[in-house]
Amino acid sequence: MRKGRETRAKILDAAEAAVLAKGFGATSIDELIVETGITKSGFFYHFRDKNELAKALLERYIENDERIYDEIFGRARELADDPLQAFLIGLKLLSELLSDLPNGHPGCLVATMCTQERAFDREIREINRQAALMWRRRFGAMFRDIMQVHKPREPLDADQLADMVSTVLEGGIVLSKALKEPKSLPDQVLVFRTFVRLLFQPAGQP
Amino acid sequence: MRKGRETRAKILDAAEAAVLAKGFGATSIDELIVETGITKSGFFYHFRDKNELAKALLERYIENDERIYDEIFGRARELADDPLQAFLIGLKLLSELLSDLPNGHPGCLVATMCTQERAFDREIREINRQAALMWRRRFGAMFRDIMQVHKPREPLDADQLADMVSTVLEGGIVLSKALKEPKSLPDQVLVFRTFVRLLFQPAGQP
DNA sequence: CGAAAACTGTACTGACGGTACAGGAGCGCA
DNA sequence: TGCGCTCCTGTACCGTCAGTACAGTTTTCG
Repeated sequence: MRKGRETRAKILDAAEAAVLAKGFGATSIDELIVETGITKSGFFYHFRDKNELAKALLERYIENDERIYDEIFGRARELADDPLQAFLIGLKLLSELLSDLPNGHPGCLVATMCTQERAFDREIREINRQAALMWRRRFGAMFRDIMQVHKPREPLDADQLADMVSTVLEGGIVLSKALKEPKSLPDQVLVFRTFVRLLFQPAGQP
Repeated sequence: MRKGRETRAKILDAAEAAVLAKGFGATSIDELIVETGITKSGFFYHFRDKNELAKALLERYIENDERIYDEIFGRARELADDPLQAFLIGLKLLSELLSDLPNGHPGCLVATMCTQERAFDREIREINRQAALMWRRRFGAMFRDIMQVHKPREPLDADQLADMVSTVLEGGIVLSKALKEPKSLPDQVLVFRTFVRLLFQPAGQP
């Protein structure tokens, strides 16, 4: 009864490692069943097709992502009362975490699945959309908190600012991969951090 | 003698349309040869393998991309003497151009090929890197020009600012695709534009 | 013990990328 | 006129991969 979930997890572990190493399309089911020590029939007992594997992988990835954000910005919130300071600390922590990844960010699954090298099904696209909306809600709430205390020097929409966080992260991942410079991603986060600081800094202050 | 290039272009046209519609992996050679009215042998006469097709497609895409940037920021430069104003106008024009795409941005090939759903070869990764470096040089020069006239309110590296342009574009594409909101991309460009304006606006000015 | 869950084994299909190779049409040139 | 080159066609074949079908077996839990 429980062994099923174990095997499923083992497949997902092998899949995650392979997908992050060489991409989803280049990861074959045959290779996963060898790794997992299972048969092909066994694989298809757990996943109807490769799309469902992608779905499970994506859901897992997003869950983990959310957990990391909870941790980082929760910790930041403990370190500062002011929501702006907390957010700035959170971005700093995030940048440091991204710097510490030895080979750079392994790549966002949400991005890989919506830059659609392969044709993924509607369910996956919907999960992707929900993930992006969750990011918007999370960071949008933070910006609204900030705006209740600090007047922005320019009128900007909280949701668009929230989207900017996702944009910088996703774009930074793409750029650092294209450039083969892992440092670009944390650097871009810090540039964005400077922009946010600038936006809510009272006029005339250094 | 010249007919070869014609056929090659026809293949690339068919490939570009198909790839932008459903992704590179989902585009089969068989389908391209039907579209082009050529045989499989004919296809492999022009392209050693699918990787070389990707390469040709990518080179074409980047060339076109550069042309668009030349046009937009060239036009912007005509409209304003001040490099900051010119850059801000350029971003506005870019945002408008992105708004006018009926189905949203079709997706950046550089991004699809470095979020590596499939394993692309080194040559392609190098072309990708060169493209990102060209963007950095282009926008880096603009920011250096701006900095010779305007003092930034915060000390930021011109190259990192230049990378931010690529980041916002690539990230915006990913986000607008994930959200299924084409407007997000031009919106993000405008948010970035506000940040740039803020950065070079003299302290104390509204 | 019995039933359901969790597989194994075998055999097969169709799509796809790719190879090999022989040959032919059309064109420019000496 | 014929040689050679570019630009293909045609045919046959291969390995990999996702996926199907389905019968049978082991494992696990109540």
